Parts: sequence; C-alpha cells; structure tokens
Amino acid sequence: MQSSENKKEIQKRVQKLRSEIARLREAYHTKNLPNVTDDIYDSLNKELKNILSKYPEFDDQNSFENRIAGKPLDKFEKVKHEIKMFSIGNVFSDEELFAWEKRNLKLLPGLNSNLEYFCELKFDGLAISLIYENGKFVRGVTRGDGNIGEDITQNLKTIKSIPLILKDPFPGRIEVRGEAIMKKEVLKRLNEKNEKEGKPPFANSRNAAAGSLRQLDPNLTKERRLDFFAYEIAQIKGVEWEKYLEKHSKKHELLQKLGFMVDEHARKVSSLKEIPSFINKISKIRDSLSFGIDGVVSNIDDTKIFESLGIIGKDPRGIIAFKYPAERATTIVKDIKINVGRTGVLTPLAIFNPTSVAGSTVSKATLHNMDQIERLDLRIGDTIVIEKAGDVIPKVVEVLFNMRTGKEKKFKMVLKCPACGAEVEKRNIGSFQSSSSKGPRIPGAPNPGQTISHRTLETSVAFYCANPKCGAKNERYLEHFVSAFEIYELGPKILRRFKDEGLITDAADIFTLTKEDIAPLERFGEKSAENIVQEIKNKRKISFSKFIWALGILHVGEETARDLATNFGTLEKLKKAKIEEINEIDNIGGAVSRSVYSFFKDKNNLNFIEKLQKNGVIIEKVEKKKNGKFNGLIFVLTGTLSQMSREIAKEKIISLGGKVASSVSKNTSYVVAGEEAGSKLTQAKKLGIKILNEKEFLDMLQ
DNA sequence: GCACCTCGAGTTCA
DNA sequence: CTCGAGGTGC
Repeated sequence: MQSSENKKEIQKRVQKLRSEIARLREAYHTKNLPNVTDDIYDSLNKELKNILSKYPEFDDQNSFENRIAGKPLDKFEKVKHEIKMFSIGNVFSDEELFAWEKRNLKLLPGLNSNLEYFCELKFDGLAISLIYENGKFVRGVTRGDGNIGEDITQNLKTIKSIPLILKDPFPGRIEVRGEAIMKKEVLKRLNEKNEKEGKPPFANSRNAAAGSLRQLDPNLTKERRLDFFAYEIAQIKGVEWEKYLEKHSKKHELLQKLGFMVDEHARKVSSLKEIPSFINKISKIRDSLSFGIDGVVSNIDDTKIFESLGIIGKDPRGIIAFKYPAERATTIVKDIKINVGRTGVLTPLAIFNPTSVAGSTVSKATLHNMDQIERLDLRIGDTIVIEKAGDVIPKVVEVLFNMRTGKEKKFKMVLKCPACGAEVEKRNIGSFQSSSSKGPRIPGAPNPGQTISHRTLETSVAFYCANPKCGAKNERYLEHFVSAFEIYELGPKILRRFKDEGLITDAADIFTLTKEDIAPLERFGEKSAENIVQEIKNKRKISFSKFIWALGILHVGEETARDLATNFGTLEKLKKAKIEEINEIDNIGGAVSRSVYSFFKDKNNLNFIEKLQKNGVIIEKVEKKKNGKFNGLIFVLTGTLSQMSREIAKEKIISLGGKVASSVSKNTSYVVAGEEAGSKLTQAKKLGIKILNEKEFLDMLQ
C-alpha cells in the first residue's frame, strides 16, 4: 500500500534528480569535467532509472534520462541520407592551401572583396548526421559512403553531448552534422581495461569511436563514453532562421544555442593569409587537447559563395582540410599477388607481414600497376615504408634500399589470368584497335620526340585478362550491378554462392530468384530468403542514369551515366544514338563515345538489356524539371563569361532542364558567346544558330 | 601540345 | 584514398 504522502516524496526526488542531471549536463556542455563528475552523473541516472522502473507514472518520454532505448539489435538498418554527406578535400602545405583559394577565385569572377573563412579543428572520429523533429532527437545515421549510412540512433542516445531535447525546441525539423569522438583519457582507460581482459587495444580514437558505435547493444556503447562535436547544419525546416544559415560561423552559434558542444578553438578569419598561423597555433596545442585531431578545416564563411562554388566529385569546393602528415611504419614484402577487376584489369597487391599503422593492423596494400612497382623499384623481400592515406587505405611510400640483402626477387607480371588462365594482354586504350596504333613500345627505350602523354594514347599502363567469360570478372560485375541497383542484401559472398549453386548465370537472373530457390541453401532460412527476395523486388525500379551505370560500360561511371541520361532521356534513344550524337555531349570525347556506341551495337549487350526488362526491371522516366524553362533546349558555351565560370553556367542550365553540348550542330538551340569567342561562334553563324551574349543569357536565367 | 581538372576503377580493415 | 586516363581550354 502506497500512501499519497509517500508518492509525493518520490515525485519530489524524481524532480530533484532530473534537475541535478540537467545541471551536470549543462556544465558538461560548457567545459570538460573530471571523471569523478561522470561517475556522479551515472549514479544519479541509475537511481532515477530505478525509481522510474517502479513508478512508471513519473516517466517522461521527453526527459533526458531516456538515454537507453531498447534492446540489442540484430543489425543496423541502412538509411539513405536526405542530403548527401560530402567529404572534404585535403592539402598538406601552405602552398596547396593558397592554390586552393586561387582555383576558387577563378570560379568567382564577380567577387570583389576578400573571402572570409571559418577555421575549426578536424576531429579524429566518425562523421554523423542527426535529425531532430520538434526539438526531439529522432534519428542518427553514420556517414557511410555519403549516400547511405547506418541507423545508430540507439547508440547515439547514450552520448551525453548529444542533446535528446534541443534547448530551443522549435516546431520543425533540423539536421545537424558533427563528429562522434572518444576523448584521449577515455581511450586510455578503455585500452587499459581491454588489456586486462586480454583484448586487443584500439590504436586510435577514431577506431575506438567507430567500434563503440558499431556495438549492437547500446549498453555497451554507453560504457564507452563517447562525445559529439557539432559543426554543420545540413537543413532546417519549419522556422525562420535564415540569418543563422547565411554564414558558417552563424551556424556554429546556433548549434551552441541549441545545446550542442562545438569546437571552442574555432574562429573566423578575415582572409586566407591568416589561416597558416591558425594552423601553427593549433599544431602547438595539439598534444594537450583532450581529444584527437588530424588537421584543421577551413570553410568559406559565406554560405551563398560556398554553395555557388558547387561540388567536385565528393568534395565541396568551398571547404578544405589541412591535414597533418600520417603515421608511418616499416614492414617486409612477402609476396606480390594479382587481383582481377571488373574490367579485367590485373592489379598487383603487396602482401606483407601484418603491421600496426595508425590504429589497425595491415597486411596488404595495392600497388596499382606495374609502372608503380618499377617507380618504387619494389622487389619481393624488400623492406618498405607504409602509411595509411587518409588514415584508411594502406599505401607503400618507399623502399628502404639500404635494407637490401641481395636476396630480393623482382616481380614479373603473370602471363595467364590467375582466375581463369586466359592470356594476359596490354590493351590499347578504349579496348578498340585504333588505326594510329604504332605497334608495341619497347620498355625502357622511349622514342625520341615522343612525349609521355602521347605514349598513354597508345597503350594503357594496365595489364588485362581479355577473356569475357572470366569468372572473376563476372563476379566483380555482379557486385557492381547490385551496388548500382542498391540491392544491399546481396553482398559479394552471397552473389558468389548463388553463382556457384547455379541459381544465377548473369545479373538479370537476380530478378527471377524465388524464396524456394534460396531457402534450401545451407545457412539460409525462410526469413533471410524472404528478405532477399523482397529487397530485390523493391529495387527493380531504377532511374535511367543508374541503369546506364549498372550496365558497366567501359569509361561510363556515375557521372557520365548521368550526362547520357539527361541528354538522351530514354533507353530507346540512347540505343539508337549515332556516335556523333554521343560525342557532341559536353565532357564526352572520342574514347567514351566509341565505347558507348559499340556497347549498344553488341548483340549480347542488347539481349542482356532485354532480359533485364523481361525479368521486371523498370527504368524510371528522366524527371523533367518542374520549372524547367530550358526543357528541350541545347546550349553551347563559348568564350569567357565575366559573371560566372563555365562550369557553374552549365550547372545552371541543367538545373533549369536544359542540356549543354560541346560543339555546335544543327540541333543547337543557343550559343552563349562570352569574351573572345572563337570557332564555335563562327560555326554558329554559319548554321544560323541563335547567338546570345552574356547579358542576354543572364536575363534568361532570371 | 601542355597543363589542368574530373572521372573511373580498384582498394583496406573491423 | 590513389593513380591513370579522358576531356577541354589556352
């Protein structure tokens, strides 16, 4: 029996606990607290949890103690980012830093003042995206490959510096990005503990943070005591906060206001010239920081300018990381092996004694090609220096020649494909016999007067397996295909298994797999078979550009596939395209157009496409831009524009639904002529194509 | 013909 | 991430 008196007491205690926890949390946001405080914090939370388990009526879904939500998971859900998570380009010296700005200024001819930058530390951790709805933390996802990450919401809830409720819980939605890290002190304690338990230690904080967040049981993550620094707002909906979004520095201000921990060393500088001294200052205090960093990040502070510069590949032009040199180690090369790629490229791999570098144990590294091996003068048995590029991919830096014993063996490229035994060849570029081919080149004897770039026009550096039926090549193709279709359930191992079991002979067979095909296989059950079949069914629909990419046409990657899709619109038109029409597209030249053209001339390829469609693949129509006032129009740009770069003009035209071609033909709608326009202008006049000067063009954009 | 910028393709470990 | 190679502007 519970008296109402007693209940009141308990309610009071709950309130007291909550306010004390909130106070500690507040203090935590503003400064680093000693570990003792962590323990007090935890014991308060524990008491509160105990009371709430007995008296659920005092529970409050929004309260901060709800740090642990639920049971261990089976696996993490893959989630597509609403806004792609980009990476950041690197520089390693002041010269490169200045070159970076110079490149940007070239793209901003209209700019008439100095660029301001916001500089901050580059945390050594894991990039994370957090979504808040109506002030409440609803989802957290890892960066993954930038497009797709893993939902680790449960684990992120255990991080104290991630607010579950924002300090200003506005009615709307916000996506915050930042870095999950493990402080040095915490890492030290964790490693001491690991050592006692006979587990291998984490060699750096990034690995520790990554490993901790990948725990399926959130209680384990909680023990790891991670932290989170916020540094970016990817989107805000439902509240008028434009002024915070105008500058990167303002975003930081808002993040702090909302209760996030932000980098307190970060500061705005009035010009690029100030950045080197900032980097210097940080280098000096690097070791004394309570967390690991691997460099300094500089953003163009003005969001408009930042965005107008756009993105190259995966890196926005307006942001750059100054990185500290990577850790190095030495090891001995035991062997050189050969990998077979999707296109048949044979890639040599150095196999060496397992060596610990920058946090993980590495036992192999790609050597890219034979030329690289010769450049390094690498032999089997050599002692080499390795590092991890970007702290991830192992790289052979150099050979220590003074360690040679004379027993080292030179490596010779294999004569037969290690996977299928077919002849190995050094293929002509583009895989087509060109009439200008001048026969084999004699190694080590450069033709007089022949330049390096000329040489590469004749034969590629790589060696190839030319067998179209090579098993290894086909496996790599299947992997490429499912990744283009985003069928995540089918990894390399499963694909191989299906192939070995005779369930599939080509990629099109994937779409006719049934539950009954898969379930009887060892280590597959009803449930997993059903998941796979369902996933495949869900992914049958694909955008035209992804479809083109999935075909694996030589020289056609994601970007070129997109260009082809926007220019031709439908598969029928692409199939029928003349080689000249393909070649006309901006950024597509001879090698690519030949490759695309002959792909669609090949009966086998056409049959494969037909089989895909018969088996249920649906190609989505290329979306016509709603406000596409340039729909159906083809532009050709020539000369120099004063207000914007060509690249950016091109992006504008495409965003309005138009196309950009590289040369003038009768299909051209407009030629935009800037200063010093040349032959394209003459051609346009000859064909009677409408010519726009820069002003007329800018007016059309309005 | 050269210099530059992008893109494609292959890649490591936990 | 890295290197090679394609494409384009000067």
